[in-house]
Formats: sequence, C-alpha cells, structure tokens
Amino acid sequence: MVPLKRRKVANSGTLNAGTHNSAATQPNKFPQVILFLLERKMGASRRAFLSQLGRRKGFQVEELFSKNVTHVICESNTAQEARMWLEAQGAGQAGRHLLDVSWYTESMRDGHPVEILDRHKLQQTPGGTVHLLMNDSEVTPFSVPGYACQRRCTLENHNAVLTDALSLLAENAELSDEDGRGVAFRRAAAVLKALPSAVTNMSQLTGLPCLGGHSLRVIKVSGWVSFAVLQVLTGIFGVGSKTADRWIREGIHNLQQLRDSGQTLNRAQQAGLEHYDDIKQPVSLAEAEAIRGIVGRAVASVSPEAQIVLTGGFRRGKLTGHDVDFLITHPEEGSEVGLMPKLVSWLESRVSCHLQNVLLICDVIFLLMFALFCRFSLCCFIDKQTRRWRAVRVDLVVSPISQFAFALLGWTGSKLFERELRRWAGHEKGMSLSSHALYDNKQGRYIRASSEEEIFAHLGLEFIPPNERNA
DNA sequence: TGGCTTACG
DNA sequence: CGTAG
DNA sequence: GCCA
Repeated sequence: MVPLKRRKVANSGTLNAGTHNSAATQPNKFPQVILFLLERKMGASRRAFLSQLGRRKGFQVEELFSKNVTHVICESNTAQEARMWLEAQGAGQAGRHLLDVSWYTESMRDGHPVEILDRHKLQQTPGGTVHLLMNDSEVTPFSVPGYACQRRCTLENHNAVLTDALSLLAENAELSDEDGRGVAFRRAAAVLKALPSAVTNMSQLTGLPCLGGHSLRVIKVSGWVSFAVLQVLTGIFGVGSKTADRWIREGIHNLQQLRDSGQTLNRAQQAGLEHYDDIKQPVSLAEAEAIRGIVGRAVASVSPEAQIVLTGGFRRGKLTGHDVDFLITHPEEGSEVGLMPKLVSWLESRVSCHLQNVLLICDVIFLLMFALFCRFSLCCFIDKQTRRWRAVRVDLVVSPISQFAFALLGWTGSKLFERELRRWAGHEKGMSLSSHALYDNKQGRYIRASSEEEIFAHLGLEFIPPNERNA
C-alpha cells in the first residue's frame, strides 16, 4: 500500500541536500525522517518555535514544503483538511505520514522519532485537540476523535463533575422524549470522560468534538470553573475566590505559574505560597500541645498572670487540625492590652538572638518565625522525630476578661455551629451575637456573661459542650 | 421573593 | 479584598 | 436549596 521503495529513493535523494543545508547547524540524525509543520491552525510563532526545537534535537525540519517531506505535522486539523492542503500544493499524501503535533512533541521529548501509534495519526473524521495541564505546568496536547468508538476510555474519569452535570441533562432530555438532545449530551459527556486528566480551563474545551455552545454554557455555569484549580489557588493562605478567579482569567492555573507570573503578593500570600505544602499538612494534637507549652511559657514570661486556652477544633475533641488556635486573656480587665506585640517580639527575639539556646532549652523545639498581623501568625518548628523544619499556622487571639466567654464560644466553633448560633440569636431572640458580646436589639443593651453556660442560657438554649459542637 | 453570622485586618 | 470559628 |  505504501510505496516504500519510492520513498526510500526520495529520502536518499534529499539526504545529501539536507545534510548539506544543515551542516552549519546540526547534523541530521534521522535521515529517514524529513518533517514539515503545517502552519494552518498552528500559528507562525508556534511553528517557528517548534521547528527550532526540532532542529536542535537533530531533526530535519523543512521550512518550505517539498515532495521529499515524509512527515507532515498538523495541529487541530483533520486528515481530510491536511490532504486538501497537500493537493493544493500539487503533492498529495502519497507515502506521507499525516501526524498530529502530539507525535512531534513526544519525539522531541524522547530525542528521536517515536513509534507512530493510532492516536498520533490525523483523524479521518472531525475531532479536536485539547491542551491539558498534565503535571504542574506541562501542557500536553491530546487529540480527541469525534466518534466514541474511536477512543479508549477506561473506568477512570478525571472530569466526573462535568460529566455528571451533562449526564443529568442527557437523562432529563431522554425522559422528555427528546432523544436527539439526549444523545448529544451523552456524546459531550463521553468526550470529557475520555480525557487523561482534569480540564482546568474553559478555553481548553473549544474545538473539541461534541462540545457545542450549549454544552460549553452548561459547563461554564455548572460551577466547573476549574474547580480543581480554584481549590489549589484558594488553598493559598491569603487567597480567596475573587483573587483566584482573577488569576485564572489571567492564565494562572497552578503554583508554578503563579511564581513565574511576577504577580504582586501581599505578605500573607507570600507566606502562604512559600509554605504551601507545610500548611496543607495536618497538625496533630501532640504538636498542638507542644506548641501550647511554648506559647504558654512565652505568655507567662511577658505577663505572669495571663491565661492561655487551646480553642478551635482541638477543644471540640479533634485529634488533628489545619491550624492551632489559642485564646489568651488576663484576670485583670485592661491588663491584656499590648500583650500581643510583647508576646510576638519576645518569641522573635528568642528565635533571632538565641537560636541554639532555644533549641537546647525547649526540648519540644519550637520557633515562631514571624507574625503576619497581630492576630494571625505563621510559625515554624522542628519535628522532634524527623528533625526537619516545618511551618504550622498558629492563630493567637487576645481577649479582655469581660469578653472571654464570648471569645471562647466564638473561637471553639465549628464554623457552622457559630453561624447557627448567631442566626438563632438574631431570628429567634432579637439579639446579635459575636465573639465579643451579645447585644439585645429590643432592650438596646449588651448582656454580660462570664461563662459559655450563661450565654446559652441567655439565648434560651440548652448548653452544648464543646465536643458536641462539631456541626 | 429575599435572606442565608459577624467582626476584624 | 481577606481571615476566623 | 430551604424557609419565612
């Protein structure tokens, strides 16, 4: 079927010319392979870049098409379109490989022409290429044929969120006796299900088969907006949904791209990015107690009468947490003023001036590196077992004794429990509850309380102990 | 049909 | 805008 | 999505 002999003759004919032409740059390491990159849908700059890359790797990449070309590389073209282009050059396909750019990039990666697999061949029917973010920043083109029977699709589904949404619409259409729309949605879902990794960007989907305007709109509004990407970016301390959304629109989809982008980060975000992995690591109760011991000693040294309480999830009985929360107060109202800066500077001075001594004195080995604000702190300490540094988020809150019960209730959580408490207070009791006070809107006055039990009583609620507030 | 906890930095 | 429970 |  393929005229091998003729091709070999043709190749050997160009070999001399090819080596002669490229003698000044790189020797042609693969005389059997003469490449031509089809510019259509690839773009001139990308074509130039890819061509140069190939030549550096010892491939012969032709600038102009000639009859000697053995491999035609295309991006986002069907075989039909490529053949039409070849016909227009008066050449035809005869004996040439029509390959997707994925064959080219893989060959560049391996440093030699890779075996031509089915997935490398240009599809005979309309399909598309999706550019997927595989690892941290590597973009890999993946071509998707138009028919499901042309694709491999294991049970693995990297886009379950999206395919679930589309499947639901398909089911809905079918039950409404709209089989045409139903099968269209099923095809769209199947395309996404076949992808080797999660889609992270809306623009990746344009040009894929079976995904028309309707499905794209569905995907857009179904909250997919790079759910995984949003999770990664908002996982950085100091980055919320608005900032993450803006970065995504600016093409930042992962931590490396963020680092490379030169984006201006505030202090919290800088720390959050720098210690991203550490902060994601759960904190054990033992670690929390070790930190409590050190912070307790620091508190005692700057204010001997001051009290410190472990709050947050650990007070609710959790054995791990994502941070460690402390509430600090003083039995004499007003004596707590200025305690936080003193505490922070005490810890900082110990760290910066007497690093070795601190390590020797405190067998738990803990260091407070810096305070972000007067409330939030990011700490570093050495894991006793591994002897390796690790960052842990520690929240320190100072409260006057008159507000202590409200602060304790407020900082113990859970988050939902707090919201429900405050909703109850507002809607059922005409009161406003915060971590500072309880205000009676009708009487127009604050209600004092010196214990959590009193606050529950004021709210007309049965007392719920901390370990039963894990709503 | 609108609200959905509240406050601090 | 972000953070906290 | 539920409730006032």
